[in-house]
Amino acid sequence: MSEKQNYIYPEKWIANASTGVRLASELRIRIIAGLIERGSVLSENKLAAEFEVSRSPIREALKILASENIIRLERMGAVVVGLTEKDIKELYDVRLMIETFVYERILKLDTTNLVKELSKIREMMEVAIKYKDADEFSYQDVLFHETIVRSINHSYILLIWNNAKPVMESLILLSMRMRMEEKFEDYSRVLNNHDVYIEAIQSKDRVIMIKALHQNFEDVQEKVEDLWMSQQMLTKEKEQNI
Amino acid sequence: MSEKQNYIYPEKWIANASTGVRLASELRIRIIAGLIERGSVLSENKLAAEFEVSRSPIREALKILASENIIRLERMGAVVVGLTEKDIKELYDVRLMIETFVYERILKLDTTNLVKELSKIREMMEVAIKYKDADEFSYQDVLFHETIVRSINHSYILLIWNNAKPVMESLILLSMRMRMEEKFEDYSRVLNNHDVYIEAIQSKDRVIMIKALHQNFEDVQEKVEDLWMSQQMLTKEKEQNI
DNA sequence: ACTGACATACTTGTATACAAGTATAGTAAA
DNA sequence: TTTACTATACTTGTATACAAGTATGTCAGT
Repeated sequence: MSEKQNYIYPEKWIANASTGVRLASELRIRIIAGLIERGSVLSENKLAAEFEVSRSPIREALKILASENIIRLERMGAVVVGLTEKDIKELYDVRLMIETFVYERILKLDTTNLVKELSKIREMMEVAIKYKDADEFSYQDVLFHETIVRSINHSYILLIWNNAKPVMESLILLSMRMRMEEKFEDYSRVLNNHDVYIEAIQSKDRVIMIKALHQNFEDVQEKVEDLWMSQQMLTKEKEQNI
Repeated sequence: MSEKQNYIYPEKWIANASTGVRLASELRIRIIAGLIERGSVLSENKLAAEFEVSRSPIREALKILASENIIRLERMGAVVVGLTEKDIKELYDVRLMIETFVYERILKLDTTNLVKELSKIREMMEVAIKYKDADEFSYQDVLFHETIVRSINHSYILLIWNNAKPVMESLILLSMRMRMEEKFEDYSRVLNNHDVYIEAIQSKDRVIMIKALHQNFEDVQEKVEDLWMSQQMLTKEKEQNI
């Protein structure tokens, strides 16, 4: 297990972060991608040896993952909980809840700057597609929604967002990398969804917002299916290797 | 600053927890009570010396508080953010959001056991009043709401609850301790509010639930006012001492 | 008086050391 | 064969050590 590590989380997203945070990101996405199996037990010492760091940053990483319910810290080792299909649906329950709340607040605000910013991000996404950069696209996708959440200046809503964000980010990233290869045409549909968001915010029309949330949710359903496909694939590969 | 520590967080609530978690609880309630001032800077070394532990559990505690937005970890020290009145209102926005979501789910479930459990907790609260035990009352109060949240078996809603819980717990505890001395008659009103909750869950009548949430919210408003009073008092005391 | 360099005393992040507790395998006895 | 015990090799939690970076105050030079 002490072979050279192949990192799958984009390094430039965590360039300035501490080792602990970097490790958490990497472990998180591996668990979500199914590379680290549900039910397996992680030991601080083994992880420290694998990643060639001391236990201090490993402990930090495990605490972070435990606070996201991705692992469960027990007396003898950290049990990998991972994400079930139910978990992912519930994550999006929360996201829907947040975005609905946020939208109600947005209705009372001047949205000129917000719309401008979202349009910029939307164009960034377009560029990312042009250059077939799944990571960059995912980054802008998450940033788009985060920008909306931040716009209402609500500390606790932002806290919830920040709590759910890492898992969501990993889900989107994995899904987008996959679509880049197999379902590239999906990208324009995702882009279109974001247009609907912008329209809803600009017009302050609840009906359009509901449409945006609805479309987003449908897209999510597919994301989830993608993910399970990918997990099954990974599992099959592993079985074949054995 | 290295005098013997007077702990204000109930020790038996954290008897089995690690030093880091215990320290987080104590620091949290001190910050919320205003004993540690907003804007002041906490250093790991100084805290370690004050509490006579090493930096390891201190670091753990600071990470926890940072994840609750109570402090802000910067390069040179942890800045105490504390809670503004706005923060507390926003906290209860979130609580209202969660409980509304939960209630919609509860409507679809068999609530026999839940009602039984809530009734039990309600009686415990009554006993706590009888023995003028503000801490026990607060504990049961938080447990009451947590029991409702847990009943729908929703991992991410529970995650949000767990994130907001420590701050809420501290707020309730401080408020109840104060009322025990000065506004004891409030206890029966709080108890009555919980009856409305039980009734709403038993009858599955949205109107009653809205009433319960509404009453709770009004009570919260008073809690917040209490807290600011207590903070002002503390500040005045300090000024007089100087 | 004012500015810039530098020593110093802080800060955090990471590595390592030690202590206390727990699961496990293997062995001895019934 | 089964059961009880014990040695052992793990586990985490906490303390300490070290490294690298940052704010601050002093002092020299202008």
